[in-house]
Amino acid sequence: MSSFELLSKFLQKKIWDMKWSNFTVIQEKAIPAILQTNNDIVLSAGTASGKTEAAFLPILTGVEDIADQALKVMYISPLKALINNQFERINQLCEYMNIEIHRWHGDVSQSKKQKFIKNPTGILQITPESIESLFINKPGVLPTLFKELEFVVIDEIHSFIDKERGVQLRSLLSRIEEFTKVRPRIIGLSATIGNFKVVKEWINLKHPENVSIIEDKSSDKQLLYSLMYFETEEDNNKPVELFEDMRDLTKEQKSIIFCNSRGSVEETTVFLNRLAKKNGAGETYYPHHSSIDKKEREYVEKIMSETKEPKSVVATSSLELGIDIGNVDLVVQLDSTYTVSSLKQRLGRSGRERDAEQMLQLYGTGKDSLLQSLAVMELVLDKWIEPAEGYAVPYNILFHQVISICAEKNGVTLKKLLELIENNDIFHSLNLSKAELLIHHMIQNDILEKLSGKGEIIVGLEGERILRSKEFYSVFLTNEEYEVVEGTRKIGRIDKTPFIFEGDNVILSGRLWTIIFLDTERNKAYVNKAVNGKPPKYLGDGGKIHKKIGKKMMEILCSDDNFEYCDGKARAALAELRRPYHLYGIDTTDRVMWKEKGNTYFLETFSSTQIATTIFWMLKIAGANPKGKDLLGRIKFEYDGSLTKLYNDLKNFTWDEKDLLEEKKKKEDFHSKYAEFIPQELKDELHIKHELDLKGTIEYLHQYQWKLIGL
DNA sequence: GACCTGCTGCGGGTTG
Repeated sequence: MSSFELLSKFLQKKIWDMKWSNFTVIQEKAIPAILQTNNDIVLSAGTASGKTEAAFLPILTGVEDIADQALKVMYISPLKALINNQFERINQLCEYMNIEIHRWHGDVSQSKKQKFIKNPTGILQITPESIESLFINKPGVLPTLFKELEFVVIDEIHSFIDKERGVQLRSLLSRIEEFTKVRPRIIGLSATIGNFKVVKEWINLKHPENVSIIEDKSSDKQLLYSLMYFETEEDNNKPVELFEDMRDLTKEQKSIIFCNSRGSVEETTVFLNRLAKKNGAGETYYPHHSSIDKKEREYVEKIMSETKEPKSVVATSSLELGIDIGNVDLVVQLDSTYTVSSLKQRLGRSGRERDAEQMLQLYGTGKDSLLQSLAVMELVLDKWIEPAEGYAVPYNILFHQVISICAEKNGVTLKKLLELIENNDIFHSLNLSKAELLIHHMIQNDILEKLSGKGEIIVGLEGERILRSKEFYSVFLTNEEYEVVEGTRKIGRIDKTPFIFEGDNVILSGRLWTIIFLDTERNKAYVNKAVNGKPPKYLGDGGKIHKKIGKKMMEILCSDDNFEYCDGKARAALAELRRPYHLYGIDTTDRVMWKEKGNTYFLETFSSTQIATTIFWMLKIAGANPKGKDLLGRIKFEYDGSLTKLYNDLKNFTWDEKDLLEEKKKKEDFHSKYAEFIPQELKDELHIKHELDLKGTIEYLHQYQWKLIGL
């Protein structure tokens, strides 16, 4: 039977109506996989390959008889905007069937939510945080709500797996299984995903062999790409020629220009609009990032998806996931992304029309950024992608879920609580005695309260304070911000840093403002229009790069490859970078220590961020004085003794992660929303697992030799 | 050198 014939009569009719002449590859494969097996499934294919329909056509066929009587399908999205985008798409498929589709997220009115709760049927589209809110605020309805649930569709599943948010979501799904007649099947959707082992275990820990991965590699479109170099001037300003080139390139093409920071988005937008104005064009470039007011962002998304003009949006990773902005001809990336998967996701935003090519213009504005751009691009061409790793030792999220469970159950014995933790797939691998330690710590600090009598545990007074805040529903950390307003009009937000003052001029939402009054109590910044300004400073985290990117950079430095897609200036800059490596006959298995002057050295680790961090603190304990470390993993340090001895100490010493951590903690803490509430021992373990890599570092030290070169 | 994501209930005012 063909895939088409497997579908219900109503959906066949709908497909005729929509005048589809054929299914995409992923749809052709997904239909029998969903209808003729009971497996969990990951659908992995490029953007615009019709993954949503690939999942929903067979799912709707499977549930249509009973979907008017109970909730059968839950669609989970990382973004509210994606829920709204997909609502129409799924609703359209349901036209001839009696299946209702309900949206549930923070912007949906209480009355709509009440209506759904009274008669929960069909399909529910929801965010992880809103599922959390169901457990906290409506525990009574959960057993009837989820009883008949058969399918859980997780969109952009890669955006969850390695994150705190993924631990929360997986925990909530395990908790839902308590109420369902059968374990619901999980269908994950993603464009970019690596390391299927971890993905399979995340989806189905008990039977990872029952997770089928369905890939369509042919949906990778033909790619046209080039890399240009514009050296940043001494005053640290980006050269005018860079923006002129960008303007030229985007004059006749609809584009997305990706920048790595919100400040850079603002600066680039203003510059490009100034150049466009000089050409007599109207407003052509629109900024898009998380600190621009939501209404303004939605306006930009609307303009971009409706316009036929060559307009461009300048964005951060805010436009990386599938928000609809119509077809785009060209993707521009200003300086390198931190990950290969991010670049891959971004270039997937062009050539959305079938058979159209993807076009990518990379710009490097400094030698380091050029090297990293090349390394990341080469890894895209090698078809490599960062493997999913999961989120290690999630005691912080366990803390959160223990409060949530106690609130949901309104009191639970210690024995039962430990049982729930052990049977929760995402916490299953944690040592149960550590979980018990955490619970006792929570009782001691009034987060939980142990009732006398049956010994039930409920949420304590301090726990109530955390639980009853609107912040509780999400597990990720956010910065404190000022809301920027002009009179009564919201412009956006700037981070609340000590470096911001009344009288400062800032660029926000592509326009210039003077701050006239800072209300530090209400966190509001009142502004007037200005004629000049600088991009605002936002507080960031600092990125992490995978060791494969470091390794690739070293390979590029040691090779002679001229990379056809580089322009002359990029090649000249690359030649300059390579000169010392060629001069000293350095090989890819070497790692160089450049002697700067006297007792000061530069060690180029060219590996992962975690390995560079580990070596940094090893140097400190071994008696050297490390001064600083950059993102390419160059460590500057002072040392008076013999470097051979230092090297051998690092390599042969029996290192203990705890010693390294004690040194590191004197300077840096572990940042996570609930880290401050968990026992020190558990917090240290989290810190070690996420920021250091001792095993990897020892391997690394045995794999590469240090080469000392005195300049 | 960083980016992104999410949430409720209630009091008070405004609009249909």
